[in-house]
Amino acid sequence: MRPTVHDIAAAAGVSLATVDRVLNQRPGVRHVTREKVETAIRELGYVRDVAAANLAKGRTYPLVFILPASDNSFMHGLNAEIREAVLRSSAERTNIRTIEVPAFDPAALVSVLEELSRDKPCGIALVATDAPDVRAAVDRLVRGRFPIVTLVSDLTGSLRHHYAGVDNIAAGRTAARLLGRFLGPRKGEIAVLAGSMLVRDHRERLEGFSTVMAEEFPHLAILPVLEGRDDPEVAHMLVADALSRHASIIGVYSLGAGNRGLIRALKEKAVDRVLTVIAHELTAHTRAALIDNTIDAILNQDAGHEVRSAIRVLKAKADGIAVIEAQERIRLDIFLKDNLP
Amino acid sequence: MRPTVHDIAAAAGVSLATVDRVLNQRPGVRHVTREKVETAIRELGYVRDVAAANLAKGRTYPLVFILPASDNSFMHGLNAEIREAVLRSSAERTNIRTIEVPAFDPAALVSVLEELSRDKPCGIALVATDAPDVRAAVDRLVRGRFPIVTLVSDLTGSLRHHYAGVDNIAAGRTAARLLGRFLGPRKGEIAVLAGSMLVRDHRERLEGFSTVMAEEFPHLAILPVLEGRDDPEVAHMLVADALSRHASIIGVYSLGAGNRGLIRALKEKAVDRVLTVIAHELTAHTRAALIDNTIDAILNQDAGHEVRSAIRVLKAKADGIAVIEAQERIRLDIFLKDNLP
DNA sequence: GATTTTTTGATTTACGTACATCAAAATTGG
DNA sequence: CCAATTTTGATGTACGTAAATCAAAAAATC
Repeated sequence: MRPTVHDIAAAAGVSLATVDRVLNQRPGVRHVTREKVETAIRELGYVRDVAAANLAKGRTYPLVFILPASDNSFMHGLNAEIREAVLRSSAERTNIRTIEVPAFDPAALVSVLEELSRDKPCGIALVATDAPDVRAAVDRLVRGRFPIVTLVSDLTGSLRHHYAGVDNIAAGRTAARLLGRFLGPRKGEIAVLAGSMLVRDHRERLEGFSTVMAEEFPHLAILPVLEGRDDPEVAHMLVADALSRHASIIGVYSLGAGNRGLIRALKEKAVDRVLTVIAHELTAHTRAALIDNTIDAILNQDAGHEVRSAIRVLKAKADGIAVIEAQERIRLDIFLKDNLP
Repeated sequence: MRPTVHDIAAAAGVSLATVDRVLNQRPGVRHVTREKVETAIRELGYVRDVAAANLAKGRTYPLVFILPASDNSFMHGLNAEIREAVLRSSAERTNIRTIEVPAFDPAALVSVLEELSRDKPCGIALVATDAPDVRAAVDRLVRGRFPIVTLVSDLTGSLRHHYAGVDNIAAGRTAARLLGRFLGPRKGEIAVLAGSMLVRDHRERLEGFSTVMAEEFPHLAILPVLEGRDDPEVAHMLVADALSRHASIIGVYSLGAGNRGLIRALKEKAVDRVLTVIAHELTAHTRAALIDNTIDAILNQDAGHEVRSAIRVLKAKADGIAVIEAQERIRLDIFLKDNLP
């Protein structure tokens, strides 16, 4: 049987009230007494029963999710997963609020973060826009003892407690190797479609991709990046144009959203050509394209896992308890048409 | 605020004791009264607070894990993950016991399952050996109201509540496509190294592999399967021999354990040849081989996820509550040297 | 040594549920 | 209609912790 506060009190030779004062860092305990209690806690291996404590406290976990107001499948999926989490709120004692901010707008994000500290959430998850102001705002909140995790896109160099997302450099590298291996010794050009080079995750994917391409597949030439703004229409136009102008394109890497446009362009312009295509994010559209061989592989991050992981980590940080690191690693899914879920 | 038993009592116009009798299916409640209470529960959307209930009951979850006594890296890893889970026992209210049975021995497994029902565990996880007797024993336990999940290797056609493992047919198919795509238009022979065709997961992987190979890469010929019994020594001998005798082997698929032997054989016999190799299970050995280009891709199932998932599912079944399906899907990890964890 | 201040103990209530007991009420059988 | 039986209510204790109150004891101050 695990020890209880009563056991601690008995072992330390103090009353229950004193143990409580030590455990909940209430004032009015002499230094020596506090030490006695802490020794007993250590020696008996006491750990607070979080379930019982939460019951007694009537504790809930007010959490805030801050998301960019982007109109693409991935963000819709992320939103849906958060709504799923809201449905589980009562069982998980969470109280989740979602705030949408204009995409790619550091100032807007900062002002939301500033206001946030007033209504005292016990945890904050945000899709970070990579800017110094945002970093500073996050650091201020961390110093103010708010647990913070970045979601999907990280804020390296900041004090955020955790990042619930994939390693985007590794994702880019993986895409490069898959594309290089699939193409074999053929020479040709590679088109890269991104959302925006202003977002960190896209920059990192490109970085990883370019590195491996240059190192290991120098016979493949990367064309200048097409910035589709995660918008299907723009993506369609850019890709269609590139395919018309470069007859030697043999591979495409789409590292952002807006794949609907890409797929349409491929079907219109590349019917007679053998293209190898790798895209990010599994959606209804990319899934269909994978099955009909328009796309050869999809790299994916599971939005559901990211949301659930963010919640688990925030709760744990709020309670000051440890997380299972391996469980919270967000994995890069690689889907071929054979292992679709 | 979520409703409590008090709210139910008030809404149904009965006493707390009666609500309790209904909730815990105790006798002594008239049919009409029971209906009234059940209506109130439905209308208020009451759900029992599992944490509070467990506290009151002093509930623990005695779980049993039944594993084959196989001496390979994967099983060692699985064991290690179970030990990790044991360390979390007090926080998770679990009480985990591990039983080892001789591998590939249905009779031994059955007799362990038979004895099990006596000490009343609230859940059982087993690495199933695929045999009719085992299926029958599992079905008996399920009928006896024991929650049961299969781990790593499934028992299709049985009544087990859940399978915590990967889709092995999909794994085999994925391996085939990766190999086929990596090899390109080259013609040649493919060596397949398995553990034993008596284990379901290996049979399924081979099935998936062969299907896709025949359908999509007919220019690649699969050699007769080498059965390495998951033993590094045997695997080494078989692979070395095959490489000596078949100069036209251009690809290898290792779908079982014992990869240490495979890797040694490759390094000895294939220095001058360009082989494409795909193996299962990420271990220290396969990881090193992936990094030094001896292996091109590793398919993996995360033993930690499997164990944690099995525990979550068993606890949920014991409490009669729902699981988050998407969370419990065990994914097939595909590792290239770029996305190693 | 008396007084103030700080520290500690004892005790109670609460969280939401489980479970047991005993009395009261309602229902059933004869 | 009475007795036997079933159903229901009222009440208390427990689980492990939080949080509050008030009294008692100890320490610090003068």
